Amino acid sequence: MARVPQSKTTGSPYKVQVLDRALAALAILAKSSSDCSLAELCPALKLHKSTVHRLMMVLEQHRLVVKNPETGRYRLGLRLYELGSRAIDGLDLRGRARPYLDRLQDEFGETVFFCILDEGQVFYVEKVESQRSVRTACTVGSRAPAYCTAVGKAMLAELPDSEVSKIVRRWGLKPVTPNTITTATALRAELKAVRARGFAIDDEEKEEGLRCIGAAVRSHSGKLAAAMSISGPAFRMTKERVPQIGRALMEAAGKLSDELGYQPAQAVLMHSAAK
Amino acid sequence: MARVPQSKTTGSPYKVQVLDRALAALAILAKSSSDCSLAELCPALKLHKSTVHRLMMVLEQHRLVVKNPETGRYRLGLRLYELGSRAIDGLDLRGRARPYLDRLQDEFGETVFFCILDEGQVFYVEKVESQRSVRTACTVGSRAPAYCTAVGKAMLAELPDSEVSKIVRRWGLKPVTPNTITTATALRAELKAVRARGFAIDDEEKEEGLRCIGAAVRSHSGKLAAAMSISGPAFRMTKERVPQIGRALMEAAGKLSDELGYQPAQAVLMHSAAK
DNA sequence: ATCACAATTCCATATTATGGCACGCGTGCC
DNA sequence: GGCACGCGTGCCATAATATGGAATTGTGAT
Repeated sequence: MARVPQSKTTGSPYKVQVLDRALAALAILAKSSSDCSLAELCPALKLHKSTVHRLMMVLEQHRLVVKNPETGRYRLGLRLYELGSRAIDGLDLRGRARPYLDRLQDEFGETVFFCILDEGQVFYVEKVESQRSVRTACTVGSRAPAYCTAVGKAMLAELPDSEVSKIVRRWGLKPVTPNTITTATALRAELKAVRARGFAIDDEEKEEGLRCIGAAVRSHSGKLAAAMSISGPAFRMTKERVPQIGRALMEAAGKLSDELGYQPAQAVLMHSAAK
Repeated sequence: MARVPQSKTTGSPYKVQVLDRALAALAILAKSSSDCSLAELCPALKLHKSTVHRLMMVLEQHRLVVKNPETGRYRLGLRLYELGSRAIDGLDLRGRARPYLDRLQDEFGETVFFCILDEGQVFYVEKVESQRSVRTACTVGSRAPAYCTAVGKAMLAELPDSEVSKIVRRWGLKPVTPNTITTATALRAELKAVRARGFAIDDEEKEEGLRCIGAAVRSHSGKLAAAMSISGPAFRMTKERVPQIGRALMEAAGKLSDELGYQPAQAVLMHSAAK
């Protein structure tokens, strides 16, 4: 009977209760590692059984979630993958990048990543794994901070300073290893070095023992499109190998940029002539 | 003012109008190849501007859609990819399959697919593309019928006859090339041959000039888990090569099945002893 | 067999989503 | 230059819709 009124969190002007609640349910299913029962979902959503039940029934009809008929537990459905695939198909990046990534993996035998910058974070779009035993934890579809990854720094280096500051303010610069860059000035200097060098290096800044090299990909508009990286244990990714790998990476990133319609010379001219 | 009452389509007992509408909007964005403007969305959803606008604002807040700030047009957002990735991570299949797929691609130089059976259809989970020029159109996250694909037939062959009949009744057997199997009896015979052979062959049954070989992957419970295939133009995938490729495919599928905990001997025993 | 707990169904109620209307902006046509 | 059209945006009274309490059914353990 008593219907709890919509809590006026007022964070954003637009709210549609059911949608918010349904999507919160999806988020919970995404976070939880295994399936969730109705009883588990309720406290997490702070909603009553029947409400959650109804939501799940509808989500199930749309196949955004599937219910295990044996256990009655809920899990994210394949429809989400279907929609998600369409989302990046639209970006048209992954398919084109794949051959370059494969070739890099082949050449160096280390794990290759392909990412974009989304909401100021690194978003892993594709991964071509090393066959060797030491593997990195990052999975496709997951996120990482920009300031302590090679891909992240490669992409930040393509942005105007004001953008970089905004991202730093939003996400901070938390140290995660002894090598992590933790001040805005140090990051600015690092990005300058990246621009001069043409590629970025993550020297155990995100994970001890892990060294990565990253290069940015530009699109036809000349804007940052994505970045690719090669990651491996520091003992294999020795400092001597860095320039060689960096060169190969820049070449691959450059070729992909070309394929996406990037025209470096013209872009530079336009830049200096603009306004 | 006049609020159109919820049309009693009564297809399914559970309906939540807003959710249905919002998810319909996502489906439309997924179908349309490019971005959609608000004005395009309204007729497709048969809803009024303000309603659609509100829906899109909420979906945008949740990052299921993104609005191009320049054009004001909407497109599916990366959050969907994030959620979708989690959906198959849960299945835990893709990651484990990848090395086998890569190896097959390497060995034969043709495109390798990895699929599951979902709702009686082939659902493409992963693809390792041939470097060669001739490429197949199937994209990850898309669907195909089961009866005219190698992966599909490989998976159908693992199902009890009653299940196969149900799927055939649901989706039909439409001819798409001269070679397509179009009768239930022919399909039953074909599946028997597949079981005897250990792998399935799609001999230009879905696309003229395209020949595929597929093998099923079983999971720890002994049940069908997925299938993998090698696809290529008929002139390269000659009938002479079929046995050799089939053997390699079966070996890969078998190893992956092992990794997933499948125990063939025991399964056979259990099967003959069951009930 | 009995209990406890979870999932499911039903229903009156008032909260919430609705769409009509109006505003502002950019674009192209007269 | 002015005018009109199309599109996105915002507000608001209204009633249709989602809500959660209560009751029922299902399931598994003691």
